[in-house]
Amino acid sequence: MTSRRTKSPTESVSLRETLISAGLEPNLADQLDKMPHRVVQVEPRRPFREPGSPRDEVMFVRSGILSKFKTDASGRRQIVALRFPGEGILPRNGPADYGIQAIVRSEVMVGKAKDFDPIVEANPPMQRFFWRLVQRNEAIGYEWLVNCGRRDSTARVAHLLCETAARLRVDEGERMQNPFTQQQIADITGQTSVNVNRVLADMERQGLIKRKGREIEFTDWPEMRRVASFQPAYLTI
Amino acid sequence: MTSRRTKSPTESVSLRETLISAGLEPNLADQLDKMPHRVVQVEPRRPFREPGSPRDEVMFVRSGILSKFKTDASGRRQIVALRFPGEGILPRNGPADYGIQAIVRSEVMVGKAKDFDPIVEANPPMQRFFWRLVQRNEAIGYEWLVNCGRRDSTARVAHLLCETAARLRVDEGERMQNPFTQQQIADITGQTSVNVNRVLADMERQGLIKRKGREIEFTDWPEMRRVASFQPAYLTI
DNA sequence: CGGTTGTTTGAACTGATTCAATCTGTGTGG
DNA sequence: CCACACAGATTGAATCAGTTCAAACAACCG
Repeated sequence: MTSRRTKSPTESVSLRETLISAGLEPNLADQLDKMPHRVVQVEPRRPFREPGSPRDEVMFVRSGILSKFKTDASGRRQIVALRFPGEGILPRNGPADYGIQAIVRSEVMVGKAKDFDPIVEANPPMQRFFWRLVQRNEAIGYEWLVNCGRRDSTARVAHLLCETAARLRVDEGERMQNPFTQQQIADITGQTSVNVNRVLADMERQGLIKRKGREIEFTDWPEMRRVASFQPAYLTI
Repeated sequence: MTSRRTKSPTESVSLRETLISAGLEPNLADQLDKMPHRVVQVEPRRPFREPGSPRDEVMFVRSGILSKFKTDASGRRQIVALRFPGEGILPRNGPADYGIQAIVRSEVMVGKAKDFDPIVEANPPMQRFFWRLVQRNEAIGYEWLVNCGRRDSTARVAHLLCETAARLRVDEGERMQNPFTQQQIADITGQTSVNVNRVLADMERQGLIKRKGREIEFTDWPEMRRVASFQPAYLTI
């Protein structure tokens, strides 16, 4: 599996650490860490939460990547959001119309809304923290809409790769263990896996990336950013 | 202008009324109504808030429609969210990467974040209200992603029209004053105005709608919903 | 009336999908 | 160690949806 590589996205750290590195103050992170919860191993591309199921849970990703997805009437899947380590999925009233699946094998902390909500409600700084996270997710969603609506297929894939590198905190020029199958890239960027394949091959031909299996090396990061028109400001609230 | 028709989307009601009809309890609506604010007339397609400007304001739409938009590197515009009467745009820390423009002439209540934030922070029921609104906006954003990523151009336009009718509370079979220019529909659905024109003409030819100027009549609502694969559940949290 | 904004139409072109087949890598059981 | 199964990646050919460019037309307004 992909879970035992150095610097892999699926490397496991404590929730406390991941939350702190997401910007939460240590004493608040402790409170969440002490909340009753269990840690679940989620296998990729297996149903984890179905669309329409109730969402009286909080989830935080400890390692790996979760995706929220919806399915069109014709059965075509669209991934509408990703959650990287330290990020979470907050509870909502009533069922959610999206399902949840893992992109790669993931460790997820799952707690109950009734344990989570009071902690947040009693705690203005924590409210502000989650408020910021929600705004960041909103900004990412808007950027994805621009991606799907206005960029050509190469730029869409390039943008996803840039965003992923940024969210995984891969340093410029460093190699990245690409967590996505080509089908998943297609499901995120609104294309077919066939075309994603061609786009990736093109990008390699043009010297933007090198590929070894799933591993991707950005051989021309500035050009990559340009092709993707990637402005990472939206990721840092 | 379009602002003096009966049952027009731009019909003006008090903010208190619009918030109450959006689900806020009357006493809470009063508090927001009494907050220091000014009411601004916003002309369509004129710059109102530029991308990158600070967002230390709350806005509530009293009449008309506001849009959030982003612009791609190549200058193509994508509208990423709409705000109908009773809906609002909440303040955020730091600048927003989206701009704001009106779709039609709109009346907007504008208040300061420093007046708004304390009211909400001191008021758990109001927190919950805004939390629900944010979740609804999130759900709409996800639906838009499915729209742009997975549906063909006809379904995209049809879905937008269905959603708009629902958010304007137009009754089934009733006529709707379509608030959008074809260019705006293109900016929302990620197409060109040329293609939107053809799609609308097609839909009329197929007997889904009738058009008189900007007015649209849904002559076959069930079929329209089917074509759009429109499931309005996501609009009602 | 002239200026502006929005709609409509045509023709040529391009990018992406679809369908189908093949290839590759990895893990599993005999 | 080999045979097999399976998931994912790759390629080709035909087709089609949507864009682009350009031009004409309509409505409205000061």
